[in-house]
Amino acid sequence: MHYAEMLIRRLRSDTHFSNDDATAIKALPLHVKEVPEETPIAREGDHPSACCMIVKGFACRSKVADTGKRQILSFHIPGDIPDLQSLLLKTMDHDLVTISAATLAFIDHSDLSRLIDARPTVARALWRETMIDSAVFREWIVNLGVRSASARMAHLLAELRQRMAAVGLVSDGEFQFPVTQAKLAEALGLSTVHVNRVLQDFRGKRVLDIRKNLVTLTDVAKVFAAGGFDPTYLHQVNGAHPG
Amino acid sequence: MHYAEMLIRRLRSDTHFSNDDATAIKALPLHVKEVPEETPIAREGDHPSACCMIVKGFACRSKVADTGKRQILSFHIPGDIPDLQSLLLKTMDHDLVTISAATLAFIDHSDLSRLIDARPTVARALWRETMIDSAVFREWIVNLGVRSASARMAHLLAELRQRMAAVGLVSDGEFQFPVTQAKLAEALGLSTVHVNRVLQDFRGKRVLDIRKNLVTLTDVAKVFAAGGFDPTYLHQVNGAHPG
DNA sequence: CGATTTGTTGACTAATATCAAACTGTGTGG
DNA sequence: CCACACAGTTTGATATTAGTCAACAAATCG
Repeated sequence: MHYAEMLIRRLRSDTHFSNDDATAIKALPLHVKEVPEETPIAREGDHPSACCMIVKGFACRSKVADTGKRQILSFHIPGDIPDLQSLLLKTMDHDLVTISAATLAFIDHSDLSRLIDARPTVARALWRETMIDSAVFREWIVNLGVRSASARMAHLLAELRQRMAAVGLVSDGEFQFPVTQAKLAEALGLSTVHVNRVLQDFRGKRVLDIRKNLVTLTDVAKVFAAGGFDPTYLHQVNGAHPG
Repeated sequence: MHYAEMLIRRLRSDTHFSNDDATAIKALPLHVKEVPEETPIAREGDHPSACCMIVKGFACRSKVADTGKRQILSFHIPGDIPDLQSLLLKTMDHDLVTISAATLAFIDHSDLSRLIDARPTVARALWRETMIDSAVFREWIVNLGVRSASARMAHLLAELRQRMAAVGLVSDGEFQFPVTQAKLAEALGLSTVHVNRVLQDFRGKRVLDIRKNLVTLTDVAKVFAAGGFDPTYLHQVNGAHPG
């Protein structure tokens, strides 16, 4: 199976590639690697020489403040290229770590560089990916800045569901997602105790449930409403994923 | 005076341009406009057809949650291109508004598009700008997620000082910045009352002071320490601005 | 099976929000 | 010059949210 197809499909969601563009992408040398849970892909201060696409599994980006507290900045799912920014910013300003066993397809910066210099359309599609990443960060700022604990939780899960759906990983309102309450707390700027209580509340109200790597949105409409979720910022062009 | 020089100087901080690159940038048609305070440059839902560089004055980006609360996402200072992302994401997912009288240099998307397709080096420098923007968003997530009210305030002002210094707008630890306590509250995810109290505390301890558009960092080291500020994420290459 | 991580609970505390009022400075028109 | 309006700041009292600590239960893993 050709992993480059996955990349092309992703970038094509908004952009039309010529045959030459597609050929150039398919010609990219990919280095596929299977890694276990909690594998650091890049650490703050590193100077990576490759980017990676997540083929299978999950990762998150995080940053440790001087107080020692860790803040999770984003979660990443199959199809994402979570460290594309390292192509332009030579020093990592945060960590990127897998949160499950994962299959990663690495692309050397040198190859990517050549590609984007030669093929403006591809460059633009990749740039656009990083801009959506940026839009998600903006929404997380809103999430942390103005929403209550329960709204934050609902919003985070609504976003995740929406992105998972776009790659066909949601069925029956359920999706695999390997996250502990401690990680949710680090993503939402809450204590684990409070996360636990918020979850219990949602569970009791039959809105959503998280049980051992499985997120169930019992009532998606209520989740969206509780989080004040408007998917516009994800800039998804197509609706649901075909099968 | 040629405003394109300002743009070139900014983009050159990290990138080496050929003469052709510089010439192409200088050939960009700029539409310079003077606008008053509180002028919307782009609103959520808009489809802008131009980007703007701030030549003089200040702006901020913000987003209103469904609860009606507004979150400020970033502040922008001279030299910034706060809506560069609109070149790639056609629909605005937030507002961009001036917070002072300002001089703006608009560049049509069509002209920018032509430039980046023709000149990969320039495209890369612009892309890099948007990636720094993204890095700043990440740091704001950390700020809101893990820091106390006073640390948030200190961090915000430290960042601002650092960016202002890079364009030569800081002298004696003081810089012009038109912000009310209400706006600070919206940026920091706090109430205005609490912002007021935090500011009084800093003022009392001779750490910093904000008085009618003038930010004074009485003790820069203490501000940096209080905010846990590490400027790495700004990815500034040169230190202070030459005079 | 023991060891370790993850989830749950209760009691208590700290940080910050909310509300309402008053105060300050600045500009405006009479 | 004064009276007034207005925006921004300051204050005090009270309410709420979420954090901390500590113990325990349940699940998971080697």
